[in-house]
Amino acid sequence: MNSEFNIAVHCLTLLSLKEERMANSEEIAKSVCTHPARIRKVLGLLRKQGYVTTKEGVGGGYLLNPGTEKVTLGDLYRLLARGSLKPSWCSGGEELPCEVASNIEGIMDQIYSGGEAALERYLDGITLTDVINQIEEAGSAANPT
Amino acid sequence: MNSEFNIAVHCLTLLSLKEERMANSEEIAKSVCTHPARIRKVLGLLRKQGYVTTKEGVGGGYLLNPGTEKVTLGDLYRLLARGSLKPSWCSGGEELPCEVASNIEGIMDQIYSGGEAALERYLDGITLTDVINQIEEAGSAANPT
DNA sequence: AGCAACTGTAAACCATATAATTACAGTAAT
DNA sequence: ATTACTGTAATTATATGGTTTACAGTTGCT
Repeated sequence: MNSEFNIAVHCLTLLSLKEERMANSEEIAKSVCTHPARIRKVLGLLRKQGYVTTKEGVGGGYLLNPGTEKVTLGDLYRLLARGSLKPSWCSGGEELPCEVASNIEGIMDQIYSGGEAALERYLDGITLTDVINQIEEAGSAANPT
Repeated sequence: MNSEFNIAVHCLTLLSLKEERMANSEEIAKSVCTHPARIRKVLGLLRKQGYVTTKEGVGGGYLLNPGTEKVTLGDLYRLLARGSLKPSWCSGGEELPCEVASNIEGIMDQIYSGGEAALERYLDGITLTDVINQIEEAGSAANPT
């Protein structure tokens, strides 16, 4: 699947773990390990969903909105990676003189949709809070008090 | 995901619907709408699993083995497209001095594995027979008796 | 007002992944 | 032997995805 889903989870987790709940695209890009422009693109979409607020200008950046921790990975999947199961190339073709060739596409489409539904149900069971908790656990295991 | 999974479903369905349960790579390639060499590659893998028998030489081709209709799409997924959920690019990195960056990869890995398990469970519920039946229904709807 | 530090967005560029094609050795029927 | 197949690897073409550049728009600061 699409890696923007991965980036979104990363960014939101990162913001949540900062005391200020805020960072700019350059700082986030360093953690995600990509270019700031890419972060701005993904966070632009998250802003449209109300998950973050952006502040332009000096001292600006991205601020995590309250309640965003309740968002599920399913929500993020649907926003950023929906449809990723179906390959860009598929077999057959409507116009071919073969019962299988002309009908397989519709049938496979249904199967991909069903698979996607199963995947979404699974991702709906995971919240950002869950991911954040796991990061904290992993961190405290590395530096036990 | 990988389109070889799609090709495998197509080929096996096609063979099953032929009276002789047999066809050569050129014929199959026309229906799938790809190059014969690609069909040979995929069917070579299916042969190793015992789903088809190949016959080389004149008059040769691929013969569907008895019982292959019981195979599930999950079986074919595992054989041809396992691991397709995780994107080739992922965020973060072990070495980065950031709690999120250094731990996210392992956590996302688990999530992708879980998603894949959910997907497999869904695909395990669909047999080749189901697909074959749907093709036949679609065909008879187009040409009612 | 003017500068500096940000975001928003699109375009150009580059790397990687995927499919098509070519090529040829091996095998079997006639 | 010849012909019609498969097996498989190498090559080429194309599509996708990520990086980078560029620049306009916004805001805080002096």
